[in-house]
Amino acid sequence: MGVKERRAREKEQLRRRILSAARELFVTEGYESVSMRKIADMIEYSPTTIYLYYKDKADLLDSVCKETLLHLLNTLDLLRKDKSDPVETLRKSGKAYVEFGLKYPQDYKLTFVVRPQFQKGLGLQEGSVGERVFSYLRTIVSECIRQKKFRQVDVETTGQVLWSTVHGVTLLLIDFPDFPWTEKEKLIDMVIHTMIEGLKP
Amino acid sequence: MGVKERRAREKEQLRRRILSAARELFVTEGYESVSMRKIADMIEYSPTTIYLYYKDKADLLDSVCKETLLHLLNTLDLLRKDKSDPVETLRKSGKAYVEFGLKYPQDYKLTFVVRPQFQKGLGLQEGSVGERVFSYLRTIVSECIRQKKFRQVDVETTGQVLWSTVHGVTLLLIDFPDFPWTEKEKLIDMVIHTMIEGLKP
DNA sequence: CGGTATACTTAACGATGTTAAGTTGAATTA
DNA sequence: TAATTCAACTTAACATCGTTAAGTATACCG
Repeated sequence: MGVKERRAREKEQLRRRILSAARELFVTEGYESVSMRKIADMIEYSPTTIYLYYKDKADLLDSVCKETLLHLLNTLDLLRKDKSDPVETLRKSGKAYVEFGLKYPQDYKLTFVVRPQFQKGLGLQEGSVGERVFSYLRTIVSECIRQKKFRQVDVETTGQVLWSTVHGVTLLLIDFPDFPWTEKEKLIDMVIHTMIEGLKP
Repeated sequence: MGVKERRAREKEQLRRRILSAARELFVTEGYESVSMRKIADMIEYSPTTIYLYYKDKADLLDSVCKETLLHLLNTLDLLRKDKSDPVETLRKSGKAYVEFGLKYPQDYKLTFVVRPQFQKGLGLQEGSVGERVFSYLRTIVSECIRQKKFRQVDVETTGQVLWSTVHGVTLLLIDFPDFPWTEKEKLIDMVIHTMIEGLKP
């Protein structure tokens, strides 16, 4: 009775094919410019087939973003190995965050700008990947304070401050590629460095 | 021969009526959700009339954003009166910037997120309103350095760092209204305060 | 073999941005 | 004043959009 299993596997395969087609198109052409028909063309199915696997276009976006968040989380988690200097970990994490955004600019925008618009009430609820990314940040900040590398600041607010910082520079660099930035590397480093300096005792 | 003038005035009036209808709809319903037909309905003209005044929908967006930038510039300029303490001016300006974004969240997103997407190569070119906003920032930073309130940092990069900072917190607060922020006021203050502290000698 | 559920498609609806081809009515000219 | 030109605006149409309802064909089950 392996028939059911095979069928289920095939369904899952198609589901993934749809998702990766959607991601590719969203990323190259932008969410709004991608039509269900284009996605369908790419996987060589009729447009309506997609609706058997995803509720609607926003649902597709949602799935793409969840993957992106997982990807980001994995990227950051690699940096946590070295537990010696939490400040250095924080600096490296910040840099990795921005670089992730610049490496996959469209994925980043989909996740942190486009998705919130289409999924109102997206609160990074407990257990979600987004919450896990943020709790990653919280852990490092706590450690910085515990080791007295930072002054006695509120962990929660500090985490939000740091997120703001990296989010801001990432989005500006993505959205205004023609702005006369001094130099990407220099700007990113200074943003992170300055904020960390401001948190020290 | 006041006929021509009256006609020109009437044309200008309609042009403005279109623009303000577009702004109102963009702001309340979002750029993508607003159709040319909706705008036309609101001003009680046929949809195609709009094309006699604006090249296309993106052009309409562009005009709306230019107004927003002017509005922001005016808001900030009011703060420059007091020239005694440039650091305090900077702090107040940062706060005013974020508050402007939160007061007109959709205008802010249209200008700093949506528009760059639709107007590729939007480089805040010389003389533009955007450039004027940024040069406002540059002036204050220069003064902070001259008075040795800041360490000897690069003015250009520092301006960009500060812009990143306020941009980041503004967008996060707009895009994730349901995130458990500690408290808006507290977060904004800390973001600005921390960055300024990091710039001091 | 007959029936049923599963996977997929065809056809359609109303709405979108935009263009081309009218239409109207007032200003200009003869 | 009558004919004509011209500006302002509208109607109609095109291709495309997300999405739903109805239909078809194929593989499974009794």
